[in-house]
Amino acid sequence: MLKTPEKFFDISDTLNCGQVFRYTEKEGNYTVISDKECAFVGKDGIIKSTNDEYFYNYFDFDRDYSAVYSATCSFGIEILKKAAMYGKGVRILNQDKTEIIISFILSQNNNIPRIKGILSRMCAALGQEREFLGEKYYAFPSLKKLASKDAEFYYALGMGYRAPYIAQTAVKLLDEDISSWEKLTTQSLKEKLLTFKGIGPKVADCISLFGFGRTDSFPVDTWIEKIYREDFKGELKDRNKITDYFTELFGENSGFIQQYLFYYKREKKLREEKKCHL
DNA sequence: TACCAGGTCTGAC
DNA sequence: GTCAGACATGGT
Repeated sequence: MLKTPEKFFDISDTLNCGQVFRYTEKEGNYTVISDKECAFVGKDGIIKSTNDEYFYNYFDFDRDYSAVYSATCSFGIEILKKAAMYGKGVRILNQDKTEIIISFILSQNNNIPRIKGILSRMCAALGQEREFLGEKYYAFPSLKKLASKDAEFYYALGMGYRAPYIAQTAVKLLDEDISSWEKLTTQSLKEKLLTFKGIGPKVADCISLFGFGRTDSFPVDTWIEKIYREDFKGELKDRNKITDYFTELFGENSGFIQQYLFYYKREKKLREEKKCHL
């Protein structure tokens, strides 16, 4: 049994900030699935799981997030303070590498609710059925299983034009020793990832950050681009250059700050939309 | 209805 | 090297 830290951890912030897609919420309790493992995070702060050691690492419990938080505020940039304050319960999860690669290929030009649906259907179709606390769940499919299906199969799961990317990537990954990529520098890792069809600069940065713990990565998507223009008054158009601008500014804290900013900007819009409907 | 979503690929200059 | 257009699908 694990217990959630009292400070700088909020399960809702951490799961809803867009880094992870396989979780459900019910009355303030969360169920998270990662690779073959499953965890139940109760609103009382108790974590029951199939593998405590796995989830201790998964939730990044060893890291001092007060240092991350103060480093973020120390830049003296107003929106950083607001974003860090708003998302101070966010942690960067240490997720399964294969799962992250597949998930973020699906994320391109797509929205989060739909990505969740596709992954959920894919795991139900190909993942091993397991059980935890009397509820069944599906493990993330093995590479071998993923590689055994063709684009048409993935098309039928609703992946759209990304279907062939998934089929090809699974086959190509079978020939690779993904865990050995840990030795690569962040730059070489990114170059390696860019050789896969369907992985561009933004998805490569997400994979580096969420799958390989490279916190010197700063993915630039539509939301971050908005922040860059509106809040940093930036004029660059090339997303690669915007990434360079932020990583040079934030260094090893780039990934954390990116999540604070993304979560803050996106949630702000969602909240405003909700208000309109009331 | 039209536009947007954690973009990338392709082909034309 | 840069840039426009295409791309599946579901939500608003």
